[in-house]
Amino acid sequence: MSDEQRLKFDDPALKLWLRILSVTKLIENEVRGNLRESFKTTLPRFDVMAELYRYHPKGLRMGEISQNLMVTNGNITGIIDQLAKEGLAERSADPDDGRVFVVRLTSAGKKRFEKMARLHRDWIDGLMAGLNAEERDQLLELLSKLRNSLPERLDKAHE
Amino acid sequence: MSDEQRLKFDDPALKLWLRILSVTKLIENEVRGNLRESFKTTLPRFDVMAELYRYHPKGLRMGEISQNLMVTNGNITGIIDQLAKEGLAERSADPDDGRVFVVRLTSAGKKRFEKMARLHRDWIDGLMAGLNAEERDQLLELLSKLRNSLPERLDKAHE
DNA sequence: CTCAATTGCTTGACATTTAAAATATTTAAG
DNA sequence: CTTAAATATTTTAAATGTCAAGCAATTGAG
Repeated sequence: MSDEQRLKFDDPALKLWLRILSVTKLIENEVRGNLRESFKTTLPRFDVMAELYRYHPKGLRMGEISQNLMVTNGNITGIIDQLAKEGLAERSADPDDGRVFVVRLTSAGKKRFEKMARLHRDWIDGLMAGLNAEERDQLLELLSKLRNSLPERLDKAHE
Repeated sequence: MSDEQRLKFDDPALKLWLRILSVTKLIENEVRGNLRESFKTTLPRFDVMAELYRYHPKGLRMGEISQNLMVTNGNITGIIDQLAKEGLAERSADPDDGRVFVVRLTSAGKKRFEKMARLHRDWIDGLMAGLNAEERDQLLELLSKLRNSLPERLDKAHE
């Protein structure tokens, strides 16, 4: 009983998960601050624009965006509303399916994103510079293995 | 020009960062759903309780909680308000410094957390089961190296 | 065809989060 | 002592997020 009484935090899997979380938060917060200072924009908006940029000019359905970014549907509705109001993205009806909206960046949106993306890439390069190429590859490999081992059900995006 | 014109996403550091993010989100969403289904609670509440549990019985200041969890101050105020209302945590004034509140789990809070933590640990064990012990250690090692290489300024928590 | 089930998206209620301003207390310089 | 600066927390406003319910369009079993 006395060993079960006091919960420990030294389960190796748990420790690994907490380490993943802390690295993620540290970098995420840094990027969030940089986006705000350099471009007066937010991380979620940047993420959506990146997703749209990657798939322009074909565009993406609302549902594809939320699936790929792993957030809920209603969330994306609001962010696209904003981007649309700012003239950075636009919805267009799908001629084959009346329920679907296809979202694309406007040319202003593309131009804006390209400006942000170059700096963003530099930030990430800088933050990852503590690992050499081999370590980076190893880390990527291990994370890929972990991701691919997760229950299929979790991974609706896939890539 | 033609190579710069069309932005690429294949920068190795960027690819690694996106992989870290996707693994994090997949696991986080799974845990969030499990907490809701099994305990009708939320991930942020669980995180705060875990942090408090780890440091009971000494308790933590509001600011220590937000620093350790890497979220903003105002955020924690609301969550502690909730936990206090539910009788799971309590604030007490610091006799030496009138600005400070020290927060502790109540015994009900401790008991509740222990119940959740065991299941939570099992979920994480399950989600990490795709890696063997050696891979897990390697991954932890690489993430630690990455975290320690990040600018000091980012890491106010430290552990 | 017909209609129940499914799908894609939006809406609404509410919780979380950040960022910045406000409040209260302590510290420290003079 | 006085008072400006620093610190700890809360409050506020705006954005983001989940979840569930709702609506409209499509699908598919009969």
